[in-house]
Amino acid sequence: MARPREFEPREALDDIMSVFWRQGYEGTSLQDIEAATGLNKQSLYRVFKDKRAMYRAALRRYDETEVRETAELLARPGDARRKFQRLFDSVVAEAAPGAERRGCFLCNAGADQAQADPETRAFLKAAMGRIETSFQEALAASAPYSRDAKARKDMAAKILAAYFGLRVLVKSGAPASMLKTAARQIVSEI
Amino acid sequence: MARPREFEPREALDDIMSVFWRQGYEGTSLQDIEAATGLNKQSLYRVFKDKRAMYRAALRRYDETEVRETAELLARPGDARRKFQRLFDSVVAEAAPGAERRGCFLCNAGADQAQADPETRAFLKAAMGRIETSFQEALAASAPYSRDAKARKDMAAKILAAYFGLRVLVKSGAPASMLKTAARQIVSEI
DNA sequence: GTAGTTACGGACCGATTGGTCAAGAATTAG
DNA sequence: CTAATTCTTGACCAATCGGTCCGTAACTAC
Repeated sequence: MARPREFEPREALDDIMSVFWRQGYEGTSLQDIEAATGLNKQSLYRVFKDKRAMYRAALRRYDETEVRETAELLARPGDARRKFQRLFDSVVAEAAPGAERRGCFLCNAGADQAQADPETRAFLKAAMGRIETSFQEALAASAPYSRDAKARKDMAAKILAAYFGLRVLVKSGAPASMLKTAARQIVSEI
Repeated sequence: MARPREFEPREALDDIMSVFWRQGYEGTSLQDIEAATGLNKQSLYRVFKDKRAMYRAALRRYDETEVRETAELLARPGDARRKFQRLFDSVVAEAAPGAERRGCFLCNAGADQAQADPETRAFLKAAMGRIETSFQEALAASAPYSRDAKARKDMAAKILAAYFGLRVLVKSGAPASMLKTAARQIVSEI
């Protein structure tokens, strides 16, 4: 055989995800990625075809980690309101003093790459659809949503819009007080 | 005096706004701006200090035109629900087949420049605050919001989150049916 | 040990980036 | 008319962009 690689591709991908998440596709240079991963281009290009492939992989990784974590948060015990209370608390917590306000990578990708890259747009559509589904499942923990599929669908769509809106507001610098108010309103209606 | 300039700065700014809106800050090159305006760099740089100044001016222009138009839509006659019905109809219309799905320039700017440029972040925070205020004013057209300032504030914050969320979902390619469902839910609760 | 294979680091590539300079054309004041 | 001013055009700049090549180091199989 041959010399084994000295880095863990998954760790590198986590670093790549982090930098694209913060800076967007065009706002991230290969130099930034080299710095974030501690690797040089050649090592990166052995794993990824090109910068676009790195970005898509980063989005998939976000889906596997952050989005999955969100789904798990919603799967924890409790009624529907309590589940979403936890979710929105975690969103508002991103706006605490000193927090990073990174927002949602999916939203960021929608804003800067959905038009430029059809494959990314398709992935985002699917990933957002999965979040919607996890919202519907969380609602199913309580009446009337447990029996009323239409009520579940309607409420999930509404919460989804509010959820992404809050995450954009967080990243855009909205005051924490307003975010809390909005979150409280949404949760109280579930 | 001297030779007068051959273009209208405001028209050029409209073109600049349009291209930054579609492509974001880093995704737009000076060449793109030259093509969009039909001007060359030197003419542009006589009006704007640099690319960053063009972007900030484009955001301000968006605030003066698109955001103002939104406020005017909300100021048209009717009760609060009817006002927001019009607003959300216009948002959902962006997702019709063949529509451009440009999303909201403020949201896009939040996603790709709020972290990179503190001045842009401050502007976004203020502009979003003005939208929130116009939402509160629209709510004041109906009871109980006309008399209950807290109800007005709470509802405006909630609608604001849903509004931005919908605009992100539009740009990200969400199905029109889901957007309609979400919009219907939000409006029906006003 | 040796041969074979693969990873690594850095030099290197043309293209494009944002931004500037210089020269000439167009305009007005007088 | 001339002088003064400022516009437009296109060449030009260094720096950076994404991406490739190649020599060498490091590893495994035998």
